Amino acid sequence: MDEYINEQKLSSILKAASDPTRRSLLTTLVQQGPSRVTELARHYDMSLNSISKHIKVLEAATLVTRKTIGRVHLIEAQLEPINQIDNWFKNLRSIWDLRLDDLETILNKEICDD
Amino acid sequence: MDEYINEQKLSSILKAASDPTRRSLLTTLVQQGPSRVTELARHYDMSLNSISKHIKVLEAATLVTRKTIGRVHLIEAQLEPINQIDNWFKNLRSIWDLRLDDLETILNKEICDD
DNA sequence: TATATATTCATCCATTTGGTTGAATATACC
DNA sequence: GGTATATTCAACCAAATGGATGAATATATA
Repeated sequence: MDEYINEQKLSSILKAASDPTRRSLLTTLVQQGPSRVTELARHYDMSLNSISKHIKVLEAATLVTRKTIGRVHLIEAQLEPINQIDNWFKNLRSIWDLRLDDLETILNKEICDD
Repeated sequence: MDEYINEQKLSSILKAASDPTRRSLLTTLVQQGPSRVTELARHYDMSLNSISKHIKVLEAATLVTRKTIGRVHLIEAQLEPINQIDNWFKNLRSIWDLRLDDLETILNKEICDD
């Protein structure tokens, strides 16, 4: 189930995904599996702290989780939340199809009434 | 085809969709078909100008198009661009599956080497 | 215990964002 | 031509965003 769309969560997922650095982080995580913050930051021409902030945005949107082992923080990608975007889109599309069906019904009726 | 992902366009689509008012506008447009700016604004506790600005963001992201007839601007939803989000997600998922396959191969190899 | 490493927290700064209001533009109508 | 309607443009404002730097915290290691 879980078809219900939580608007706030959807907003946070979409906004988190709308930044190219964060999408790139997700890709790296998916390619390499759980990774440390420092290791992730290595790929970017950007301060460690900026990457740390981006990771927190992804974390708030539940697109990554964090496992802290000693001083090391292991960041892991979570893809299921992205399904919420898909649900939203499917919902939009079904509304669209519904309207087109209605239009067709109206048109058929007019033809019959002739 | 059109499988290639344009990062900038994807960013603009995701960011445009990340605002609840704009998602709501899209839903209304999909439900009611092409609508005038004033008509759209009527549903919101917000100035006409704000809605006009939101529509411009959606337009820049190609999520709506505009047909100007006299002084009236007809706004129409365009859903295909949202497929780019789906492409991005599918791409992520395939990278994910690829890594899991590699892991499995490695594990099998270790078992055979025993 | 002292030192190095991994990471976040706190500030600061420029830019973007989402909203406002008032003026401008373009078209329709009497 | 004069007036009403539909919409954008321009300016402004507060808050959020994406970046930087320096200090703080927590853990590992010699």
